[in-house]
Order: sequence, then C-alpha cells, then structure tokens
Amino acid sequence: MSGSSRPNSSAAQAATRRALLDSGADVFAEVGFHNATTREICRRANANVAAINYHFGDKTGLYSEVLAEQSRVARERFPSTDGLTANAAPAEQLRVFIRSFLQRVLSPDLHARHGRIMAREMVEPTAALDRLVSEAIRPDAERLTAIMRRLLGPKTPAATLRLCGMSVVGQILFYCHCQPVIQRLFPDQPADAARIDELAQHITGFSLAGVQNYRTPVAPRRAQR
Amino acid sequence: MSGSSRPNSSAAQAATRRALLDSGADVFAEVGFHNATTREICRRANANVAAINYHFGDKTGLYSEVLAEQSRVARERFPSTDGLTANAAPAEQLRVFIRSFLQRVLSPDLHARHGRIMAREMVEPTAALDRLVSEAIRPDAERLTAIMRRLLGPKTPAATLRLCGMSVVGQILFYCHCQPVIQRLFPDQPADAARIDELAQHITGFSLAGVQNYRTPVAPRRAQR
DNA sequence: TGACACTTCAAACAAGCGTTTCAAACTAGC
DNA sequence: GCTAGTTTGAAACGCTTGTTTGAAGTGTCA
Repeated sequence: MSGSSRPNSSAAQAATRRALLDSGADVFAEVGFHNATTREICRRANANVAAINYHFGDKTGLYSEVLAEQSRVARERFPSTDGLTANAAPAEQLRVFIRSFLQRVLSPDLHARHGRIMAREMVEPTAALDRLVSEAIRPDAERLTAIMRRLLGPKTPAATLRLCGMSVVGQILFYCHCQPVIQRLFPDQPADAARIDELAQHITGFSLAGVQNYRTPVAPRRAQR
Repeated sequence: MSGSSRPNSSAAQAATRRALLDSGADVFAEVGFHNATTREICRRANANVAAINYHFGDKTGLYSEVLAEQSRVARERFPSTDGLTANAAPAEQLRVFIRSFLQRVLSPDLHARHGRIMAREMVEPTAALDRLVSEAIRPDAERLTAIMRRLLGPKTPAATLRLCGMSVVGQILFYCHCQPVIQRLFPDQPADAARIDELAQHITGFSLAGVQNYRTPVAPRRAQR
C-alpha cells in the first residue's frame, strides 16, 4: 500500500515541482502559452489546480522556468560547438553549427519541445523573449557571424554577414516553423525529425555555395554572373 | 445570399460585413485567432457584439472568410509571375518569385496582415489550413519546383528539387516569422518591410549560387547565361 | 400607410479561465 | 506524542469568453 501511494515527503515536494515543469513543457509546446490551461497542466502532473500558484507564483512563472530549462537542456544536449576546436575549418564549423541547431529544434530526444516552444515564442512573443534573446539567441547569432566572417574574409561588410547568417538560420527554422504545411504538402515524406543529418548536409552544402556569391574576386572571376 | 433577388438596404448591410472583415483581419493578424476576441473586432467595426454571429455564423466563419480574402488580395496585388512570360530565364523567374513572395508577406501595402496571419496559421493551424494549402500554397510550391527543375535540369531527383525549394522559402519566411527576434537582435537596422528589394536580391543571389551545388558536373557544359 | 423582411441593439447566458481560500494531511524537530 | 511549518485538496471567486435572445429600429414594396 505504502509502496504505490503518494508519499508526502520532501522528495514528493520536489517531485510535484518536477512533474509540473515536465507537463508544463509538454502542454506549452503543444498549444502555446495562451492556449495552455493550468488545469490541463496540473491534470497531467497529477497535481491540484492550486499547485502551479503555490510552486511558481502564477502561470507566467511556470512558463518562464519551463522556457529557461528547455533552452538550457537543449544547449547542453546539443552544443553549438560539438567538440570542435576553435581553429577548425570554417566550413566544418558551419556544418556542426547547422546540425546541432537542427537537433535542438527537431530532435525527438527532446520531444521537439524546445523547437515548438521557441517557434511560438517568436510568432507570439511573451515577456520571456528578451531574456532568451540576450542569453541564448544572441550568442548563437554572434557565433554564426564569426563563422561567416572566416568564410568570407575579415573585410566583409557586417550587413553581408548578417544576410548570410539569416539565410542559414531561415533554412533551418523552416523545418521547425512550417511543419504543418510540410506534412500537408508531402504526406508521403518521412518526418523531418527522422532525417536531421540529411537536412543538415543539404543546408550546409547549399549555404557554403550560397555565400561564395559574396567572395571578393581576388582571382580572375569565372563566368558566374 | 442565396435569394439575392431583393437587394434592399444592401449598402448598410454590406458596410457592416465589410467593416467586420477589415477589423477582423487586423485583429487576427495582431493577436491570432485564439487570442482575438469578438468584442474587440466588433468594437473596431463599430458594430454590435452580435454582428459576427449574424453575418458569419460564428467566429471561425469570419476567420475563414478573412483568411481566404487576405490570400486572394495578396496574390492579386503581388502575383508570383509578375508579368513574366513562361519561357523567361529560370534565374529571372526565381528572382520574380522571391520578390513577389516577400512582398506578399511583408509589404506595408497589405499592412503585412497576410504574412502575419499565415505565420500564425503555420505555427498553430486551424481547420482553414487545409484549404489554404490546396488552393494557394501547393500551386506556389509546384511553381517553385518547376523553376528549380529548369535551373538544375530535368533529370534532377524530386527530393533535390524539394530541398532547394525549401531552402528558398525558408529564407523568405524567416523575415516574416522571426521579426520579433530580428528587431531585438538588430534594433538599429531598418525594418525588413522597408528593404524588400534588398532582401530579394540577396536571397536570389544566395539561392542561385546554392543550387549550383547540385548541378551534375558530367559534361563540360558551357557556363549558362 | 401598413405589412413585411432584414438588421441592429442591450442584455443576458453558459462555459471556461487563472487564481484564491482555508481546512486537512503531512513531515520534521522537540 | 505534540507542535510548528509546509504541502495538498476541494470548492469557490471574479472575470472574460463566444454565443443567444427578443425587442427595437430600418427601409421596401404593395
């Protein structure tokens, strides 16, 4: 009896918090912050409706912690520099950057929760977005810009580096933001989450060729228009 | 509407309907379908709260008509083939496709409503998405695939054409879906809607170079164009 | 003018929301 | 075993939501 009954100890206290963070991540990823109901989150966590307010103050408090945790977990699980030394070839750095980015937003290991929550946060920002940008997105953006600078040369204008970086990130996030459309357009195609490596390879090759468009013509140019 | 034999006082009736369609488009674009309230839509239209239910059945009825109209207006205002003959050079076709796409989702002429509504519809689909895909998105996707086939040759695998098409669309939609992040990352930068031509030029050049990655280097073909 | 169909209006309705309340259950320290 | 402090529970609160209601207003046509 005592084995399967819910013990009310300090362990159980932490367990309620943890269950709320987990079910909250699921529900927020599924329906977004506004459409998520505290009752549904508590139901999945086998907790009372008052649990969120007791442990996190209010619904936004839970959401902030979920967002921060998902971001942290995703970056620990799939770091941008996946065991790459700082002086690796820029093409290789770009390849690793793209693959780890795709893994963070699509990987079933994380239930693709991080990607879905981020997609909703971008289309419909909450107060938590500012912190996310400064702590997670901006470092990534600067890292990508640095890779671009090494690819295109130190004299490349900042505007060009930005445009190329956005082209890379745009290609990646497309598979995260537009999944409902992709599924309807190509229902026969395997899920994108199941072919992350294939997508990473394509985006890397496409982008490496794309940025060559901006290489300064030190040598006599080919007939490339 | 089925018995339109008697057009009595149709002016005032049509005016309320029209005002609801306009204010509905604004509100849906601003906050999304779920967060939009019928009271706010009616307030902006100077109509009674019962007006939506009277003229459109319910909230989803209004939303469906708003979505269909915005899609139609955007495509009339910025057609994919902007006065281009069918046998124009594929590179030129791609350039026009990208520019008109960017205009549809970002142009202030349409108050960027179409792009914002579409972005929300993709992240959080409603029942209206299926019709939108079959009537508007799939034709565009097939047109883009055809352009890619002309760029890369008729023997190019369908999977390759798909990947390249998604790379193009991903670059475009990034500026629509991630505007809150872009604004926070580069607050000094002019709004993307004010530099559509610049973005179109970049994406076209980047993509034309990118797809060259897939050209089969079998025969020593002449540099095309 | 008066009958008629159509449209608008203020008010109310039922349902769902986040949150609060306060008693009961529980653990820990003595 | 008793008390103090913490966590949980069922119920309810106040509010907003989409929708409905029935009367009042409006213009048309015989």
